[in-house]
Amino acid sequence: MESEQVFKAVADHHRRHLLDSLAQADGQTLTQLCAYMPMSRIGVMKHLDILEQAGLITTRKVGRKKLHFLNPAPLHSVDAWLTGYRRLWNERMDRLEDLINRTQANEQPKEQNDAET
Amino acid sequence: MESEQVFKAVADHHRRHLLDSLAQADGQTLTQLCAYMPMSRIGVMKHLDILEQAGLITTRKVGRKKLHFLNPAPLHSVDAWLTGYRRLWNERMDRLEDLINRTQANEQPKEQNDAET
DNA sequence: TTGACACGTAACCATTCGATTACATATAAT
DNA sequence: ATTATATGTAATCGAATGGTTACGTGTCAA
Repeated sequence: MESEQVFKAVADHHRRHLLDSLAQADGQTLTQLCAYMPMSRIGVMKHLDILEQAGLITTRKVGRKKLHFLNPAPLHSVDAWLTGYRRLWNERMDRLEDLINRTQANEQPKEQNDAET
Repeated sequence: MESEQVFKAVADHHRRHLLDSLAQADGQTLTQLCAYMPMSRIGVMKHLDILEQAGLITTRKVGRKKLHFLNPAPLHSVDAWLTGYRRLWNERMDRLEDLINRTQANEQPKEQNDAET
């Protein structure tokens, strides 16, 4: 499970949505997961395949049903990469705060855009 | 700057490498950044365009040079998404630890594979 | 055993991606 | 003024992505 696969798997909002759905209710079947997705069953299957390749889900076949289980562990590699940047954007936020404070000390500020959510 | 763009921008290891390079030395020119990249200058330009579209870098033209600056702020949206999963994988790690402890209490463990780094 | 249900496989198609070569433009240096 | 440097634009190309339809297989229920 290369971390590159994890990044790519998570880059698609449909796949993130699938993970979110499993985080909410683990062990869902394919058809259950399809309910959340604006595409054909085959489309969902392909996305699930990619998630499984990345190690983000595991599956178990029970009768004619295929159950899907979330495995968040590989997300750790994404988190690890981000770690180096958390410090950076905190520094910038601090500097921005300083700037705001200094600006407020002198004049009336108009409006301050925050980072997007 | 949609968060989807940020996820996609960061999904490519070349682009992550560019960001890492800027994190180490901010304000590099295109040709400087090319040194790190196993592709043509145009290839690098395109990657930088994608990063700029995602808001992850800003640029300033100085004479014939174009300087590139890291803006880690949009990474916050990735971090925010991950937050929900950090709890999950900690829970699993805890359970794994429990399992290991219980196993060690009974028998001699052979080898324990950790999550990949 | 027949049919409905859940999933799998194959073939296909349009679009995007990742990279290239070739050429153009703007600025710095001599 | 000429040349070298730094970047920009356009056209092209193969491969990967993201989705589809059509058909096949296995399992449960009546």
